[in-house]
Amino acid sequence: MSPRNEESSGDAVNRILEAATELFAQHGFDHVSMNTVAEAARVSKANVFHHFKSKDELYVRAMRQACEASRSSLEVMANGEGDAWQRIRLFIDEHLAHMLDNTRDSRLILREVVENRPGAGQRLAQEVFRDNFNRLVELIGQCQREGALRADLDPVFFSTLLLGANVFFFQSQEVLRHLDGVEFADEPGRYGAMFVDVLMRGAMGGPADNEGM
Amino acid sequence: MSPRNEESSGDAVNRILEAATELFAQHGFDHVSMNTVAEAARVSKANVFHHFKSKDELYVRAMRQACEASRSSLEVMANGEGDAWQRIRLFIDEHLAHMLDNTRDSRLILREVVENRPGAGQRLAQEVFRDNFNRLVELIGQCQREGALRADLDPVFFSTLLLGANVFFFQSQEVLRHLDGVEFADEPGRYGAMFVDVLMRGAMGGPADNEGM
DNA sequence: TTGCGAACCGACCGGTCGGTCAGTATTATG
DNA sequence: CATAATACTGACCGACCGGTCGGTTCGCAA
Repeated sequence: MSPRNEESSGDAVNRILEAATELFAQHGFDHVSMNTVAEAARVSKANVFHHFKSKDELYVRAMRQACEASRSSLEVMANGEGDAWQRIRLFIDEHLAHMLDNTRDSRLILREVVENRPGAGQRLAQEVFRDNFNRLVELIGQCQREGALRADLDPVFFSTLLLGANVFFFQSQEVLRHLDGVEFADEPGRYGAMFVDVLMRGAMGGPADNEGM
Repeated sequence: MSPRNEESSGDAVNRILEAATELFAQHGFDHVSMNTVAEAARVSKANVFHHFKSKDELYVRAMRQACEASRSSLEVMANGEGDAWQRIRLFIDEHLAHMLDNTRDSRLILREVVENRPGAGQRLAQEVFRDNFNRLVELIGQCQREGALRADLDPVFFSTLLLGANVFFFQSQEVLRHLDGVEFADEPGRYGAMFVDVLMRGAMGGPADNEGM
């Protein structure tokens, strides 16, 4: 059942998978026909169905690949030196850079989030986000124990906010470009620096002392 | 050319438009057939094409309607009393509440953002977001002039961050629900309070004094 | 050499899609 | 009433979709 020779047969499978990932990420599931995938992979459509029993299976495989690539790419992140504070900064910077460098996989995953098909949320949460999310939560917890961040802040919430700001920037770049006065739309570095700065300040120091509410 | 009587003809047109908006928001452009729209509007498919010359026109009209509803609904926001600080809080709270109350229109618009088809970003920016965005920028500027927010903060950037946190929460609710320790996924009020708190703290007070970088 | 399964292909199928058309019902106006 | 414009319909079209089928080629093992 498993392919005998990795050169010829595995080659086609990989070409199909690569083409499918690229096309799905670029145009979305519904705008990509199996014929298009076949042509892009320089293979007959029937052969695509020989290796993947349905369009859905092909899509799931492409998703899974993108997820794994995304996860393993981020795995080496923020294991460097420095205090927890600096490591958070680094983590966020690298996370945004990763999304912008791997627009293909990121778009594919993001599409799945917005599409909101039943069960997808849970699967994505478990297979893609959980690890990085938990690592960031842990980092933030360390920060709190070191006293760099206020203790009454929910690390889970703060982690959400940090990652959310990145995701939002990534997905809204095109809209941001056309809003008045947005000069950082094409400068992810500046954006990242600014938002980490604001969020970190907000997470620092003593108890709340803001007036009202 | 314009319809003579608003009761009979306008009725069908409105029914079509309503059905289309609902269906497009729920299932996305590609998963909604003109037949389905026609059935939902209790009208023949040919009649849909009589009033809307193509599926694209119907979609654009539905989008435009959703945009206008969204804009006008938020227009009355944050014109209340209180200092600029409180008005920002109110603005953000109402913005999130609005999205959660009008999931139909919000999803439709969000879909368009992620879909990323050429020209859509600019159109959305101008027709949907510009007004609210600029109003928030203005509010923040006021806050700065009142001394409640530090002056070296880019109001455009801060506005982006505030709205982005809302949008991210709205779109990621389903994923958040399945991440460990996320207890605020179904409590938008608590989420809003927390994130406004963090962001406001981060935007308060004097010049930057954080170590490193 | 033969046999066999996997890789591969062209042709095809049922079904759905967006869109059209010829014709009918309805309504306002002269 | 006649008439003209509009609202509306069922039947239909060509294109394309995901998926199948019969058959051919290829590589390896007996």
